Amino acid sequence: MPNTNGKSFYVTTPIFYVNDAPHIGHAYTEVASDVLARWHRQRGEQSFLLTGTDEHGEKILRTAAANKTTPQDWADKLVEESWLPLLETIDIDNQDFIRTTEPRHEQAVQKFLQHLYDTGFIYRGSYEGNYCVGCEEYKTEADILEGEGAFAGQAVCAIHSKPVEKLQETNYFFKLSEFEDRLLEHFEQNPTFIQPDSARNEVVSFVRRGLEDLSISRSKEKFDWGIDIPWDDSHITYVWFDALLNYITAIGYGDDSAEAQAKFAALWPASVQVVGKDILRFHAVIWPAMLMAAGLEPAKQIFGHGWLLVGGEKMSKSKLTGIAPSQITDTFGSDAFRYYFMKAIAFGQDGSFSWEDLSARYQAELANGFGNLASRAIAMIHKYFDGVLPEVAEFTEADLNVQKVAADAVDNANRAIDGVAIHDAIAAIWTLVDELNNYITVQEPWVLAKDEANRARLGTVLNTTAEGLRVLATLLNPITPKATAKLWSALNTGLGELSVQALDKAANWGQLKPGSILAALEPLFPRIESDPTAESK
RNA sequence: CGCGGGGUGGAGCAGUUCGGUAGCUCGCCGGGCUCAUAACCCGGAGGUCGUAGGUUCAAAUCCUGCCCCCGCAACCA
Repeated sequence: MPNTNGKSFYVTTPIFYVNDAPHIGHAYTEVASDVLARWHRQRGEQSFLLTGTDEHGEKILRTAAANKTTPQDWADKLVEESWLPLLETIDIDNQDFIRTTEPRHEQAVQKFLQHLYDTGFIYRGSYEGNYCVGCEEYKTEADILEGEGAFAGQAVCAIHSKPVEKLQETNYFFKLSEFEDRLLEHFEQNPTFIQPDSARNEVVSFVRRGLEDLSISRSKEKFDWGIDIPWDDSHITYVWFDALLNYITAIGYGDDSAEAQAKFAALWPASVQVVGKDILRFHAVIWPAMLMAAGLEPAKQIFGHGWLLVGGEKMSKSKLTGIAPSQITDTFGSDAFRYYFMKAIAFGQDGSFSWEDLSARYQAELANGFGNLASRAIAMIHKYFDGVLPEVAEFTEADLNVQKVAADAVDNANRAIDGVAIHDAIAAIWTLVDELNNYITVQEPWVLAKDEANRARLGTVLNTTAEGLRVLATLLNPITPKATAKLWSALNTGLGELSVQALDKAANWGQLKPGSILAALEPLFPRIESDPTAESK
């Protein structure tokens, strides 16, 4: 592992429910996590991105049966045909991919369960509760209202306004209720544990309303596609309990080997766990409580991002607004996909997707802004210096300003990433794109080229521009890795792999060697002639 | 009174924590330039910041009422 500074950065995505059809929402979460992981890695940290699939549960058992196969074969097929290809489509550089049906996971989950059972955090209980059929879950008192009209006098679900049923189950329970105070204290002492603030507020008020113990097992009489409860083979684990544990089973929890122990010690607690806001409660309440019960630290941060809206509404299959990532990447490429969703949407907030906006930003920002900048700059070095990087004669104020803009861009982008504000990081980087375009226009190298007396000045201008491109390639590598690879290759820096160019030192000027020969640059973001907007409708 | 998010120039969004010139991208209009992917640069038009009140020397920003949109209940990051 080259160029590490000893720090570690562990980021997780939610694991995909294997039965789902991949859409841009899944891809959005993945890209955001991947950008964070790549960024930290390029800053010299031991950066680890985990993703994977959640493969247990009744629904999967049923779909497998409907497809006349076993749940394991069904899951295998979906992982091969849907989920691994998704990661390819959007260029995810994950360090591991965990499946909840893998032995390493199942064994560790059983260890975890046994540990909590032995320490008294899991008990066998008979639970009688108010079950709402619509919600498919038990409701707390706070979620129940007195019925009106036809249901007057009965307890009804606050969401469905229909009567809840008194149901009784004999199951194993996790003592979630014991963690109410500890969780609130944890939220209090770690103000950025749940981000953004809107997500944090929601969770805090939820916990304040009171927590009840969580049923974590299901009788095998109902279905058996899950992990066996180690001390009672008539029950399997509740899917969520099983699924949440992937974040630690993947990095060595439950494995006694020295290697696994070291890995776990290095990576846990996770730096940030990125989740969609629908599953925030599981990650910000149940999950930390589970870890506390086991004597482990919660992750440093749970980040709940917003929804992608299509036509002003949350996209959905039923409204036919679900979009497959490949629909976008087939036309625009994976870099554009990554750039667009990271730049156009404030990370943490809901954001609108439209083909018009995607197309406009691709053209204006990627093709005309960045792509064309690289193209015009490198073309001039070829045209006026036969591709040989010229020397710097003397810096003028304008040249120094470019350096300052670059330095500020590096600082601001790094700060933004530390705050998980990916959109701000890109905006900071883009100030350099704009500055370089402006610089070229003002310096008019094509005018300088007409007079041999200006040869030295021309060289300085083009050298400065090339250095600017070098900084851009470095900064944008975590976001648009394919385009930056092309640019890096054209710059022919002799500085080694782009991925090991230190992000925090990117603005150190003069890293390119005058006299080196630049290669031709293929268009980074070619203009798109066909109109995908029309086809998609 | 179920919970939560939101209403800012034509479109999409920032800004609201810590009141004090309303900012960004696209689009539109005019000008400049020609190195470049018909790209680049400069200037301009366009907003009573949902609404009605309140606090204040001063409110998009704080307080209160109201209206509207969206999500959580069926796939679903």
